[in-house]
Amino acid sequence: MKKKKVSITDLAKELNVTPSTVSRALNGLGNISTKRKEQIVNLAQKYGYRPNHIAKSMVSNKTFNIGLILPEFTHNYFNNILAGIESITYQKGYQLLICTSDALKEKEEKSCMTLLDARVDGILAAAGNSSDNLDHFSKIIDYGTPLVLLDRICEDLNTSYVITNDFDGAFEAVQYLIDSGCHNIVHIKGPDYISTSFNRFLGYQQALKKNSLNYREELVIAGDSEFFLDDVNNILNTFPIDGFFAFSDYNAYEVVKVLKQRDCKIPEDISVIGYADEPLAQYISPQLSTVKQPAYEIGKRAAEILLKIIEENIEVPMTEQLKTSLVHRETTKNKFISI
Amino acid sequence: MKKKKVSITDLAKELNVTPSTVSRALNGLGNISTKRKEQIVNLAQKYGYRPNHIAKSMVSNKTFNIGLILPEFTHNYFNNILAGIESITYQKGYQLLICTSDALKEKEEKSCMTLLDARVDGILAAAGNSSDNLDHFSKIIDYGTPLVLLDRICEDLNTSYVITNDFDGAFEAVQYLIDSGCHNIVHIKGPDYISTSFNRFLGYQQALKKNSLNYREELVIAGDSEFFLDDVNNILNTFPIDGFFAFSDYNAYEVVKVLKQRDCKIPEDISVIGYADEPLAQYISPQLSTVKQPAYEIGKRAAEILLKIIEENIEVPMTEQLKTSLVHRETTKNKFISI
DNA sequence: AACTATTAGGCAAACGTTTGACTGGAATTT
DNA sequence: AAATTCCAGTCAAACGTTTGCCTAATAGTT
Repeated sequence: MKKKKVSITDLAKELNVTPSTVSRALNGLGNISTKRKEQIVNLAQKYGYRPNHIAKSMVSNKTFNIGLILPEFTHNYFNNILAGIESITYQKGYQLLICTSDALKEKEEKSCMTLLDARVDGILAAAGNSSDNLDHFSKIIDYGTPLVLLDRICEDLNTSYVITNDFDGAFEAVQYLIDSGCHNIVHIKGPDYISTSFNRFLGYQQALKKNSLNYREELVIAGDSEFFLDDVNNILNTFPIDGFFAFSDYNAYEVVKVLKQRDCKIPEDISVIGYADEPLAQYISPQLSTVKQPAYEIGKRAAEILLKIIEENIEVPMTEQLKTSLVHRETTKNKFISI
Repeated sequence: MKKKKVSITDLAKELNVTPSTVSRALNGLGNISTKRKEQIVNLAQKYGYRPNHIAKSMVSNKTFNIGLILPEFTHNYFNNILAGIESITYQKGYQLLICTSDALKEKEEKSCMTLLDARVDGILAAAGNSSDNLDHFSKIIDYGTPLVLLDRICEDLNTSYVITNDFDGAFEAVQYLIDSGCHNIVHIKGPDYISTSFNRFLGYQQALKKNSLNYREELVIAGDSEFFLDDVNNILNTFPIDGFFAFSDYNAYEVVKVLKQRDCKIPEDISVIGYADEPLAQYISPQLSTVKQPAYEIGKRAAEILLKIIEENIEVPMTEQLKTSLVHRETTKNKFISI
């Protein structure tokens, strides 16, 4: 049975003073004689008094809670983001209220309302893949609750963002493939309506163009297709492929498996680059070259920005772009040797 | 700037009724004429009225928040636990307040107080590795806040638990090694003061005993030793080792790497079994045989039990033990063929 | 028409805290 | 001695809800 905890009023009664006096004594504000203060503090200590945050929130209109909406927690990327966020919120004395959206718009909407109803001081969210309607996020903005969006830009939403430069990350990866001698590079792409995957796709195209290679639609495969493995095999049967740039490490891993089955030499015959630097990249063999996203940093910066907005009452949205970096492992050739 | 949201009192004023009437109308309780009710509901809708959970909590002494304390969120095991918990709390309308302890007693203690101060309805916690003092958890119990502990049993703490049978899991793994022809089995063990790793150690010993094999202290290596790799090599140089049973998949992975370096045939010469079924087990090559812990289930059951305690006001602690299962992959021989 | 029963809604306290305005008395100044 | 300043602490409202108790008015019964 939940016990009733001792309140300021209880302490006040016992000492025949008013709650306001106790409050002032405990908070070190207002005019209070030293002995009275001591007396109150001692009694509070004796009873193990703990201020009721709920009541505090009522009057201050501040909860010290931050809402967090992420698609899921089973992939490493989001966990590192979470860890990064937590590192900041913990230090600043905020608690995290978390919601998973499963990338479903419906759950995402519900989560927004829940967090708003909980009167969180701010919200951090990574939008799922539901393309169009972002009314629920506008609602947060309308309510005046600070909002920082992670990872994906949503054009219509005038709020703060922390993103990575997907275009550059992809460009760099493809440039690397080209520099190491690849000319027929397949792109495994993600859904177009997600800004991240679309930008990686653009980066791929731009890198080809910059190096006077033709962009060929036939060399692009959808990573979420149910015929993905067939598509990969078909393309290998049809074209003299020498490189893969995949939108995700998971897709890249699938490709590596197919290549191993076909007894291709990696990276001598065919190079592969993934995206995200999920842990599996280090565990598979050959170890996967990939574009590392600074997930922990993303979370950290997003939390920093959100708290800045909250605490300094900043109205103008800020966007911060963090840099990706290419991690060269065993599925790419050393470009300086093989040019 | 955070906007003031419309309150029940605002609605009441506009309609010249009292807040109580509005409250009753909105909650469907009490005596209210249909037209008045309609009128109030419509106005609430018009203004997008949303009840203030904080205020509700004040009067009901219930927050619909559950506190969660986990050591960290960068390992898969805890994320699956989190996902399992979330699946239940979401469905039942509770929010999760999360704290990481980094397995540090100090942070763990602070988290307990924070959650208690936040007046959560219950707490789920996986104790870190700080052996001794568990006063902070007793404090939760003393305050009468329902507590379910995950993963590790803490003898002195009379509360509810959801655990897995580490002893049996280890026993089964070692029995499997023996059945598939191993006689000189090394155990990579975890810290003694954690019940889970100690029980796995006991399971290892017991399995040897049951099969009339001598337990030899020389065949036990501490997985967290800084000389771990040296220890593995030494033991391989000194004894005719044919099997490894590791306290964790990470240690098992290290062992596999050493064995590959030494050109041992896995599993023909030496078998390896890990623990936990982390994703890496499937990604490394050869794929790692391991003892699978039902992390998602653990979280799910723990949340179910906690909510049951909260909602039905149950006083007597319950302990639930979930079953592990041996996953036979490529680092173990098929025992039926090789006996 | 007189009485009872029912209904719609108001009143006020409560949850625990903070905070601006106020007051009685002591201490200080003139 | 009178006037002023200061101090320690009280008062009461406020935050947004809920809820037991009460009352006025209406409806229903003889």
